[in-house]
Amino acid sequence: MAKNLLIVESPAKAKTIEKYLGEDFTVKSSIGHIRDLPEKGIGVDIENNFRPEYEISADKTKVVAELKKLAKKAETVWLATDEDREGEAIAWHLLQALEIDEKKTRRVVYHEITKPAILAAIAHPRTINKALVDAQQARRVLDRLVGYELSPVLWRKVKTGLSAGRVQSVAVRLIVDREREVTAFAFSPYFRVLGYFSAGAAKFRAELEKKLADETQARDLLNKLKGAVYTVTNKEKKPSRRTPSAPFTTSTLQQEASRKLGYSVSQTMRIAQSLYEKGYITYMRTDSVNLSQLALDGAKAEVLSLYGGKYAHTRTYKTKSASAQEAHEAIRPTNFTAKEIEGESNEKRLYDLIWKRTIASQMADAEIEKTVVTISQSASEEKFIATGEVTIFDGFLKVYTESDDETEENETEEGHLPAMEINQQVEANEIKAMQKFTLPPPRYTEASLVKKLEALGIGRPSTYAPTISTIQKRGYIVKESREGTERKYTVLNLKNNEVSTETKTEITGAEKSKLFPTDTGIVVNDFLKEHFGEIMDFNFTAHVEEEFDTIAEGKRTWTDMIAKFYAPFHKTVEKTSSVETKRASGERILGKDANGKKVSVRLGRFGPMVQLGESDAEDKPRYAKLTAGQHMETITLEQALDLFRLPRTLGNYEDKEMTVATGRFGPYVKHDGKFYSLPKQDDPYTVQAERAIEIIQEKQKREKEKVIQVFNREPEIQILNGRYGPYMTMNKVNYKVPKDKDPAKLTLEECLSIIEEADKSGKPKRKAFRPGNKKPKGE
DNA sequence: CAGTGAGCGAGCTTCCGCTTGACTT
Repeated sequence: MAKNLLIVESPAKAKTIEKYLGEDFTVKSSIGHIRDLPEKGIGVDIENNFRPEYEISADKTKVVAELKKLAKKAETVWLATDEDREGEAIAWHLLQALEIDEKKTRRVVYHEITKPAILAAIAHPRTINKALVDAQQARRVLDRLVGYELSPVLWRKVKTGLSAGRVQSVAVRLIVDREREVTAFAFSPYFRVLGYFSAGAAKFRAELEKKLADETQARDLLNKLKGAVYTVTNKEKKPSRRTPSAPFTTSTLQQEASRKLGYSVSQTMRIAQSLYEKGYITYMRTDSVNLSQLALDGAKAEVLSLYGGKYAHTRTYKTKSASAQEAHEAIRPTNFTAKEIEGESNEKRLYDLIWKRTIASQMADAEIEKTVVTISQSASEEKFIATGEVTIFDGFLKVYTESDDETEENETEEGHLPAMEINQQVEANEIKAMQKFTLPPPRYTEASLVKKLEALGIGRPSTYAPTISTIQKRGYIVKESREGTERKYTVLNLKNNEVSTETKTEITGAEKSKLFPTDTGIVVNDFLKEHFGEIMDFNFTAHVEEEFDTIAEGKRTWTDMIAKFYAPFHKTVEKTSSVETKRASGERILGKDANGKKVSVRLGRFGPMVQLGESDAEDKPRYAKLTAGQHMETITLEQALDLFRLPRTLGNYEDKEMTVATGRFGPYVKHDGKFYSLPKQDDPYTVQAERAIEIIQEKQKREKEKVIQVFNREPEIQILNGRYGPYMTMNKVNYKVPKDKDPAKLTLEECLSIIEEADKSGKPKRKAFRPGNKKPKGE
């Protein structure tokens, strides 16, 4: 039995550290927090100075029991959790939950998992920093009070099951605000003028310095330029440098993996977790850009051996984020000589990105020479500018270029310019004036939302991905692609002394995998903003973080801070949930129908709906759901009235009535209690009985082909043809048909024994396949 | 999975941050 027990947070970390320490050490992990407030109830004794009612988390009872046993036997227990607010709290909870004598515990900290760092930590133990723990308790209790008092207000005043919190509600607000900016955006047109020139045999492009306001101005200029003479009047060479980006943090890794590899935030984290567990990279949840000395040396050696001394440049980076707690290193390869790794292609690609980014961060600047040539013309004062860029020394660009969120409108590709001298005349082959439109701010992607949250100091590396999935699960936002609309634009062209006009069309407003608010998200956001402005303020987290810091410095008692926050907050909660506050439904009156009945749209118990007529009127109002693609803020009176044209009755088929309507999954025909989706080309408002019968018959034919075998004696069991081949189903649970059996010839007895075997194996059954849970193959 | 939109009024829902686990006809 080892004399020493050292406890860290992550099992993978425990394995690594165990190798660094000798036989005298057993290294175990707590697997994160072990105690927390209870899930049910507020869990804070408000009357009793906000005393938290901690309990061992349900999924940690086993770990705690094991650690307790080991701690009892050990001579010394080393609490080696992270050196940040949460890590300090975990150490403190361990001390209490394991019931160890404080005298035989030591608190140790390190910022990197390297042998020298671990040994140095062991050599310099300290005690638990209670002030830091208190700052964590303040954070925890504040989040609980806000989340668990605000959410019930939403259940009463908006819709049951909703949630609100310090982080998620602001994340939703960002998306709602942005959506409104985009929809309110007024596109203003302007003209951009491009000249296509020749200098001797070489061709190049230059742009008019000034943008023109309208078509008249553009036409005037082009007419004036007929027969103009173009002369080079200035030429400047500007040397410039480019510096590599810092190594990855969680947030920057998520952004780059999204831009370069198209991964979602959670996908990136899943892959990174796997790379970390296999020992290929350092810890993936970090806000630090710091590299250990070991890493700096390793990267340098690799740059030297691959590219030579000219390319090596050791750099250290400082974090820009004020909220950073820097308990870990940046995300980097553990071994720089491994340029490639074994694994799935996703893993290889993400590793490659991490390797390149880290190596590039330790390489020389790129040296670039920019050339700017000014071309004047004889017809007016307006000048054309041509820019060229030549790389003198590629430096880190040999390995890595960071990509950019704003990739659109980068039409001025900068390249090599031909050699030109001042006073040289150049020839214009063509001058084009193209109509352009100003752009609204871009909608958020998952990754750009993370970037924004980090900049505001909201959320932590471990919560970015879960936060995004929470606000999706609550139905506040959706990630989707939307088709754009066509827009006409004008191009004027001056060629061979003639100006021609052309009208072209382009697609505008198309979005791919962007975040949009739902109607629920908008109503909840507006409600919270109206009543809880303080919490919805983008600076709320920053303010409370400042207070947590003063608690951590020992200058303030955590319960005082909470008390001061809670009193007015709770008062607002009471007032807002009382009967005096009206339910929030986001109701809009759209107008009146032909009979003068009121038409309105609002958020009902089951989602967005339109209402025709009033509830206190003689005849009851009619209701209809909004269909996919319709939104409460943008639906028109005409669109709303259209919704009441459904359901339509189409007549009978086999003595049963057919009706057509639109549901959650689009238009459908209903017949004899069954639903038949309308194909895209059919319009629910005009489709006729004949066509509906066709649709019903087609589906019935497909259903028939799906069935391989049924048994008269046991109608619950069916052998069916599915997406993944033949399978068996009983009482909505599915079973595999053994590969060596012919599904068409299985007997009922064989089926029953297969089902019995499968049930005995004890694996939990799923009623349906859940996508997104696929286990990576190859293991 | 394609209804419902209010009164009956049980019992439920919810936060953020630390960590990994699971398992598919």
